[in-house]
Amino acid sequence: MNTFEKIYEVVKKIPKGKVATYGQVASLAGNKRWARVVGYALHSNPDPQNIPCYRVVTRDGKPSQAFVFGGVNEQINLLKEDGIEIIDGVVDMKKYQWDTPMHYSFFS
DNA sequence: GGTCTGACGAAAG
DNA sequence: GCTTTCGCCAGAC
Repeated sequence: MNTFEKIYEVVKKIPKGKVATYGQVASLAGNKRWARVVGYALHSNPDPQNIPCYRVVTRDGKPSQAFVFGGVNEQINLLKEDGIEIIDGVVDMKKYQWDTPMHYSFFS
């Protein structure tokens, strides 16, 4: 399993109603330093239907600037559909961040 | 086929 | 506490 596939597996496992940060996904995928790669992996996004990239946000709980794939509102709307509250385009990470232990890895 | 660059993030200065 | 640097991988040039 290559790096991208690991990342995709993690992203696909983000539960509904939760969001995860790039760094968190990277960490879960095996190495937190992959944050950048996570972003690029999502950029490739070979399987948008199974890869909810809108649930992946920066550590601030905001979608990245370059995220706009039709308007940031679209992502916000999708997140709200999951029951996630968006305040001024920012997710309340305390409430909605995927509560997975940072040390845990799907691919130990 | 080597180099540059990009949806990030954390540590160092 | 803000700015800079480095780490990581894949695709474009």
